Amino acid sequence: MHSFTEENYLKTIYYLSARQEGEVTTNSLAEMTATKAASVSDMLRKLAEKQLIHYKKYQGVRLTEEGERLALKVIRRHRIWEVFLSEKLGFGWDEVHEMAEELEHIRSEDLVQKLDAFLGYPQFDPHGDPIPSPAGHMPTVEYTKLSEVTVGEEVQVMGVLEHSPEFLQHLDKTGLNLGCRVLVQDVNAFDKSVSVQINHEKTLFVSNEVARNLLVN
Amino acid sequence: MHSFTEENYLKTIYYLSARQEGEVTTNSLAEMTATKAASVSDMLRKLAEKQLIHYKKYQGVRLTEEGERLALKVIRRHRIWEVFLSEKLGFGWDEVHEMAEELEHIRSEDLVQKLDAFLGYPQFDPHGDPIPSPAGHMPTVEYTKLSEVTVGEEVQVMGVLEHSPEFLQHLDKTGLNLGCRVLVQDVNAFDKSVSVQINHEKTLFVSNEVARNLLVN
DNA sequence: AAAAATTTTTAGACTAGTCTAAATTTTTAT
DNA sequence: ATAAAAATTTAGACTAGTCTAAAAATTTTT
Ligand SMILES: [Mn+2]
Ligand SMILES: [Mn+2]
Ligand SMILES: [Mn+2]
Ligand SMILES: [Mn+2]
Repeated sequence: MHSFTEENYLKTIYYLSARQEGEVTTNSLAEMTATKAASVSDMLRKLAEKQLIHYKKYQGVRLTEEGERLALKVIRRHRIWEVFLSEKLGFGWDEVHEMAEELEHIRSEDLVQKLDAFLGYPQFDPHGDPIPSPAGHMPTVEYTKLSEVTVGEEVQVMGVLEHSPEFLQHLDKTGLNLGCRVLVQDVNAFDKSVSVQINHEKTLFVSNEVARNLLVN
Repeated sequence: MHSFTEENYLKTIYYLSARQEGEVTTNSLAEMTATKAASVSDMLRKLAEKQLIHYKKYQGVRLTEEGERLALKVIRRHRIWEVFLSEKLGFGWDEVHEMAEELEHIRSEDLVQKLDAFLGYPQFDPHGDPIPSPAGHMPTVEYTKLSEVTVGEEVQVMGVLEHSPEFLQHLDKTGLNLGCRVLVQDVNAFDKSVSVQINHEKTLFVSNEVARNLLVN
């Protein structure tokens, strides 16, 4: 059995690994988990003993197969709970993450399986992130950032890179929801902000900061 | 904010208080929480400092108003989750308690409120136990044990006193579900076992052990 | 009203997870 | 190739919650 804390470390190592090539560093983990590097070092020794990570002192860290399996299990639970909170209880996509951070640690194979069925085996969470399979496989998705789309193209909003409530609430306010169609009309050469038309209706300006965090297909 | 452990102690004190008059003893808490008396003593000092219990050394313990408010909050969450697991996910009444023991500690006012609404504001959990109000009031219910019912009376199964999976599975097997009608046909003078007719159909024998743990109206 | 038995509390130790400060290793700059 | 800087690990300490063993208080029995 694994503790909440161990599960959180594994999940964080998984996310950081996905973010860039090579081993994950102690400092990046410390930042991500809002702890100190010393604490991370301790935990890495422990996870290595349990064979959940490959770890050579001072050389960074990588999940073992078993570690990745566990990390994906936690991520699967997190995202399924987010779907439940959003679809069934009516929470906004800016509210679900915090609760899912707790719910993801409820330990029952049966529970997540039944919940998945109840929700109709969703493929994506409310932020457009794919839900790992029960067997522990993360579906690959091929999205582009809105900031990379060329003028004249029409795309659909598929997900977000930034998950903060502030960012999501900003999208809500401007009407940039998941699934909405976006026609890129113009890119400002100076600040790279984008002028877009939403669902063939209203036109609006999107800063590069926002466009970089919007995933489209 | 209060820890899982503190919440569990408060809940347990509440249950033991309800079970018999007077203060709750250290030993009974130790037994109920599957810890040792020494550990309970430590925690009682801590809860007393936080003004959640009235506590005089060697004299047992009683919840303060604030302590009871918190205990009822936890019990409310527990029972609402049990309804969800049973009604929406299709778990049996013998399976829900264990998961609810974890879910009850998810800390979000909003979550339990929305869940309650989603379930249609249920009044009772799958074991027939009443769900405390959001304001922290435990509804009173007037049930009798089946073992107290006199011959010739027809009653309805409203709840259980014993919550173990084994007992509940036994009831499933014999067809004694919540809501079913029970006509007491005969009481054996020797072992106090009861002969009953279920839903005006089949007749069966119920041991006194079982009858004492079945609540009827 | 003592003595015996039981219950409860205290003392001291352990684990998980965290911290700060110091030591060590690796990386970067000169 | 050194020296300086940055990253990482170790040392030692703290908290929450638990334990065993011993001490103290209460209750029961004689
Ligand atoms: Mn999330
Ligand atoms: Mn998400
Ligand atoms: Mn229960
Ligand atoms: Mn119940």
